Amino acid sequence: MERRTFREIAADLRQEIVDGEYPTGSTLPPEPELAEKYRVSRSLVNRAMAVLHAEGLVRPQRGRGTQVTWLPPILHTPARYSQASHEGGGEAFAAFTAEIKDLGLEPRHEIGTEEAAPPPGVAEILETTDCLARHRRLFIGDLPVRVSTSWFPTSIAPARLREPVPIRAGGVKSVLASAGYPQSRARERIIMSRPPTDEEAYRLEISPERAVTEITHIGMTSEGRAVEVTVSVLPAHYVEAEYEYSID
Amino acid sequence: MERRTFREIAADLRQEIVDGEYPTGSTLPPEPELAEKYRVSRSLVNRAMAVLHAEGLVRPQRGRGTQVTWLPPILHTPARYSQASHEGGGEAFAAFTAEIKDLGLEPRHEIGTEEAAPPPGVAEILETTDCLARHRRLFIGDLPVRVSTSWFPTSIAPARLREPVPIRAGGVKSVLASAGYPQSRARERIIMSRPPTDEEAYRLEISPERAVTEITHIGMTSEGRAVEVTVSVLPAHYVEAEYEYSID
DNA sequence: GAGTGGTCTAGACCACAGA
DNA sequence: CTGTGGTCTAGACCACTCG
Repeated sequence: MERRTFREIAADLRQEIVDGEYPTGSTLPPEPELAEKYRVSRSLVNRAMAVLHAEGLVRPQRGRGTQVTWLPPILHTPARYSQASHEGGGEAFAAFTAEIKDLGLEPRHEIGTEEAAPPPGVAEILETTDCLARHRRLFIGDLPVRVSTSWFPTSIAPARLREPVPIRAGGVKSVLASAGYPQSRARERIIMSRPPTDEEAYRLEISPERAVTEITHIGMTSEGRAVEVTVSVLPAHYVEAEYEYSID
Repeated sequence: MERRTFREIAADLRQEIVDGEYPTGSTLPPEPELAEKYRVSRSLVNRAMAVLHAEGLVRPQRGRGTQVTWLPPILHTPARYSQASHEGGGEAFAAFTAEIKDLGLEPRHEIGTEEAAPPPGVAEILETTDCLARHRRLFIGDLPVRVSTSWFPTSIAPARLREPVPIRAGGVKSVLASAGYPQSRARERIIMSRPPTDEEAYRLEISPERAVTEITHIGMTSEGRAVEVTVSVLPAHYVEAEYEYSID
């Protein structure tokens, strides 16, 4: 094995990962060993790892080795699933769960709620700073893949939303509908790729060099009142999206 | 000046760039000079530059120095502008032009056309391999910011679309409408972040480590026939998008 | 030819995980 | 404690641009 540049080494490892020689969840050989295999310095292997890390294929961890984290992207199709199991607005992530289990992996989540003032942009949309926040963090196995916060005006948020437990059977949207705030339109704003904040990097367990995607979902009633804002942040390579709309 | 880590050096330069101390288009001090300023090795400055490059703030060029390429993201709002000047489907990039000129920069574009077989995914959508392709490359100043290819079935493509010149006054959509193929719905599929192909990296003048966003736009008639597919590829940090849709 | 960034090496020290 | 990845240095050579 005589690869010479960090790109070639990265390409070689990338190929072995997608070919399944190093399956997701497994640990790569240590850098000194790879350095010997490719007959290069460890610095170079480390640089190749940085490339694969930025692409989301691996997660190097000091003291523990480099774990393979490759996952196929999750398709975000809000319009198609909006009623039953919309991910950004609702909380019934049945689709997410099913998709992950199909890969033989285990989905998990953490949920926490609090009353707090939302960031200014969200407060402006909801026209209040008096909000209920639902924070979620989704995992695949032990790998965090998404953090999101949903904001609701306290004045309209039913008690059920305050409980830090998953909401099944139609999700948050149906709970709000039962409370008299059915949603009929939604708007989504996407930042395709930006550096994570320090907190996001910590919560997603990624380095500050890994780009994230931010999706802001706004759920509105037929009168145009915004009743829910959800901000989701994901490592950028984990998402694809599909939208459909009519042309006047 | 005594910054110590590559992240701190990158943060420092990033701040100076967004503050306008190094305006877009200007050239940063050479790496040896920055190394002296921060009292670190050139290797470290080089690594900090790699971070800024991945974020899209700078473009290092061997022999020529490191150029500042910071630009605010361009907002992609297909639903809002679909009629007059849709960027993905139409070709009237009036909005693009206006936005750039507001920044005091000069937009440019290259256009080429050919008859060719589209990639399999596109052929499937259009239900033919007999297509007209319009290739575009957009620049801001001397900086390529987008490459895109629009595919039309040869059987329905008016002669005007074969000419490698910009199409004003309503764009490609209105040309197709005049030919009897008015579009009433559109679907867009987004890959938020992926490594560029070698050709994309070459045409966008970016390193293979810079992620790109791919937006596939499908324009359909009211009968659901796809009459136009446009695939756009942009450096990932140059885009934000906004979609609006109704919830059944 | 002088100066630029691109890459690689050899070695060093560090923080951290786990036995 | 050993082994892991994270970082930094000093120096080298290269390919490239420009005068």
